[in-house]
Amino acid sequence: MAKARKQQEEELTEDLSTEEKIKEAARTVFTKKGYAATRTRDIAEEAGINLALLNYYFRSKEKLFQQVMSENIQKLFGIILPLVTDATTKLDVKIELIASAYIDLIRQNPDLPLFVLSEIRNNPVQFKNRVPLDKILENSSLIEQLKERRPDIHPVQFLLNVLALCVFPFVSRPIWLAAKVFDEKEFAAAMEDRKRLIPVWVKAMLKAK
Amino acid sequence: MAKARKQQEEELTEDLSTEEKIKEAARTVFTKKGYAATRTRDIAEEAGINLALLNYYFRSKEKLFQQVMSENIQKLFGIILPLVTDATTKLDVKIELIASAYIDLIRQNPDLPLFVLSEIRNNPVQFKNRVPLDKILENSSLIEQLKERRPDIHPVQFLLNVLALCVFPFVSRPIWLAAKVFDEKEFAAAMEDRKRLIPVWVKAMLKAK
DNA sequence: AAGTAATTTAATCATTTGATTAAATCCATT
DNA sequence: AATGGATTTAATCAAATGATTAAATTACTT
Repeated sequence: MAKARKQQEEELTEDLSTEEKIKEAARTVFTKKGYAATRTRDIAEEAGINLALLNYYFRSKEKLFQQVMSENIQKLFGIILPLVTDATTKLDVKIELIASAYIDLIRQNPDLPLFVLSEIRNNPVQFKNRVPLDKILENSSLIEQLKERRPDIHPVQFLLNVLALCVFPFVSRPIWLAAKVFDEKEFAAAMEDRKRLIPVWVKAMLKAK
Repeated sequence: MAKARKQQEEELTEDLSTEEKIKEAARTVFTKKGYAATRTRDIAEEAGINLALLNYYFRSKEKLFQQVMSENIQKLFGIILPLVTDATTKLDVKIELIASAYIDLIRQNPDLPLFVLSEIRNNPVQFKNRVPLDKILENSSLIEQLKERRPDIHPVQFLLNVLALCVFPFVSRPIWLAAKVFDEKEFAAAMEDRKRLIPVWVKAMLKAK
């Protein structure tokens, strides 16, 4: 499909269908196999296009990866940081919202956390530049509420706990499925249960002495 | 250093120093960068030997990887499965022992969990063949005790919780270090705190209604 | 329908990388 | 110190892979 704009000689506003198709294919393959194990030919095949077209649109594997990575980080952190900083919700409600939103998000993108964690480890500086986590957490509503509730324990310990309880089951999912401790359906049901259970558990942890 | 045995024409009992040196280098590089991103030349350099020597000892990158992977899985699961199946300890003690042993182990090998989880995802069948997790958990002491304590909740939910609280902080460590939420020393101290806190938290979770 | 720019492709290039080989070096035994 | 097997290396090969190019095709405008 040719572009429908000939007056715009400078433009970059592509007809999105092909470009998006490539990006989605790239997201699928990168997220499943990681950067190094992904061949651009795999992405092209997944997108149903030719290898050269991928470079025509994205210049290089690295540039394509950066775009996908950017959006993945945005997806994974964009959903939680607003909840963490929201000063209008009480602590217990925050935890319910975070658990529910996070489990829903990751259920739809089960490979996302392991991929993002791996790639952040490979390039922490890049992550730091994209997500100013220190600034966001500093004096965030959640951290303040945790300090107030349990001044004796570092507030990030509880943030770690909430994230751990939400994310770790998905990160370790291949283990439970391979070992047939759960099948796909049981796993999904267990994660659904956790949306209700995690807030109960975290409240109990906040009280525990 | 030449071998000190000339009568043994069939042998494989290498003088271990070089072979072990290569394997340790491989463990370091594989664990840090993953299989695909690791070049055999990197391993050779890390080991202070030539590339050909690596193939002389291990035949191929894949074979070397399998050995390292085997030992890594052994390390990560070998320490916890005996505790899970030990019928002589009470539930609360089990949790203390697991948390303490696991955090100690991972503190010494902080890249291990992310590496093993990634590679299990890449090849779940191989993992299944190496660790018969279903057989081990089935009627294991820990699972039985969890069923008895909380018949209303799937026992693996609590196993997930213990592992999540122990492992996830290390898996996400690059995030906290990059964002300067913790420096290395503070992170280590926080993990040390968790050896005491996790059993308290898990007991609270087991009571929570 | 012709012209034109956008899109797509097949073929090819250059580099990287896992692996091999033949020769050199080392070292215990004689 | 000469011998011979064990160990190590430099050089090279072959396949995989990211990227480029020039030509072919498509579809919109006139």
